[in-house]
Amino acid sequence: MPQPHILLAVDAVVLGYNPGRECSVLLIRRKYPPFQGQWALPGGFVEEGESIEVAVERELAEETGVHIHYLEQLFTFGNPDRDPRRRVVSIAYFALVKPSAFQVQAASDASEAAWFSIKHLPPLAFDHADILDKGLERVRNKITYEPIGFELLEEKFTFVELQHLYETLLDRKIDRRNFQKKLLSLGILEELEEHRKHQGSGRPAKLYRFNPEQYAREKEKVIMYEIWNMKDKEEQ
Amino acid sequence: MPQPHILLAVDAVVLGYNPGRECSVLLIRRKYPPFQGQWALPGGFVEEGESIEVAVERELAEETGVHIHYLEQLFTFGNPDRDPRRRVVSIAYFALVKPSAFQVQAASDASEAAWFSIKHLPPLAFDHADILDKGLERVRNKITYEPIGFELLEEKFTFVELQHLYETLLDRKIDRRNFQKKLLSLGILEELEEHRKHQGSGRPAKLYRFNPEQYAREKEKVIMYEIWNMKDKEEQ
DNA sequence: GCCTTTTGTGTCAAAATTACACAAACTATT
DNA sequence: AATAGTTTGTGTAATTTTGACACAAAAGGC
Repeated sequence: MPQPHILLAVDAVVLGYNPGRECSVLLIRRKYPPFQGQWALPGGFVEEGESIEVAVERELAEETGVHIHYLEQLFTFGNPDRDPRRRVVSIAYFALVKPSAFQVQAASDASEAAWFSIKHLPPLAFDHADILDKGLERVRNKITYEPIGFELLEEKFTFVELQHLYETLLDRKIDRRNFQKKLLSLGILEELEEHRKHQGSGRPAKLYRFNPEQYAREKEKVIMYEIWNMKDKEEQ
Repeated sequence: MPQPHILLAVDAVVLGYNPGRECSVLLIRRKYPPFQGQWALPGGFVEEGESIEVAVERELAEETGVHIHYLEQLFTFGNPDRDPRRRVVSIAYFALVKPSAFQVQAASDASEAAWFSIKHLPPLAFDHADILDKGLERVRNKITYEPIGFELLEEKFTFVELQHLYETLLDRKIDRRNFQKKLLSLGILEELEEHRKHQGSGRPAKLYRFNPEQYAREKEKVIMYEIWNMKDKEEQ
């Protein structure tokens, strides 16, 4: 007979980006023990009959009120003693939000919800630091081979914004010209007629938009291989 | 109050490769309802106090007796009605085994365990077809950027064997010379003095061995980026 | 108008990838 | 033992991709 007492929870690593600044993670302050008063990832228990994704969305709405633009299952954490009370297995997700989500209102379950720069994180409850690490690792990896960066920007953005996002996330400088060349060559960006004036002096920057349909088409055509990316070959 | 009645299970996509043939998946025939007599992925319920990885290993040992060489968490499937009896959330893993594992003895929970070519799969119980698809997708992706192929081969192997593994898994022809050049350039293979005579006529092939220590070293040095893999840049 | 700041863009060198062919080692056959 | 057939070992040139680098254009402040 299987376990009667394993509980199922979800937790979310919610990542946001404020153009010009660092990436941030959305945390909540715990209202109840254990770890009362400490910061933790938003999350909670899955309800009966509720699908897991719905559970994540519900908890995020309840605890933080942010509007999620991208949600992906991350990893399931099931160490028997990750919760001091009893056995809780947590399915972790990571979510990306647009800059407009930075106005957060705390709601029922959390006495507080706040954004923290990923460079200055407080101590976290449970094994949430591990979950967060895994989430950041995933984003950093994923952004190099799939266009999820756009989920962190407003619909229209400049190349400087996009590049800065990559630079902060990957923590390195990138050559402006090569970056632009590369991204344009992917054929998934739409060049708009509009420009955005820079705050202060400087030439106004063109605005671009990510085109999901073009991306879908390109994706079908080109299958990308990383290390072993040789073309098909018919031996003569 | 959280759910009292969600059960936690594990399932495993076990992949094997017999040099010269196609890749195979290890399935078991279900002894009890539901789906009695149908083929399914090996797996079972997590026991109390048991870590999830241990649960997978235990179930695989009990049901199939194969010796696992690589195990990685795949995805958690939690659709509320994936099990007709009651709510069961399953944490899926994928595992790789060496060719020597192809002698399988069925054990307690399964009336039968058998290998199936991934090209000729029987109908599967529950949502196991989805799980299997996800597992294959993961392997095909992963093999292009991490050296997990070696987990499917014996310790010593020839280049032809390695190449054939890639060709069947990725379902395309690869140029023999370029493949060899590329893999040697990674610096993770050890060239042995031994040769293996080909069955029938033909020049004997050199044997190689994967060197995990060299891989660990190379991995530290080179961080690979796929699409946006520009070098660091200091603007002048 | 002139200086400063920011964005837009092209070219050349280097590196990686791809296409491609012939020699060497063994077996089987005669 | 010579020959034909099979399989593995290996190099080079063409192409493509990446990386380094500099100057022109558009705006604001003075």
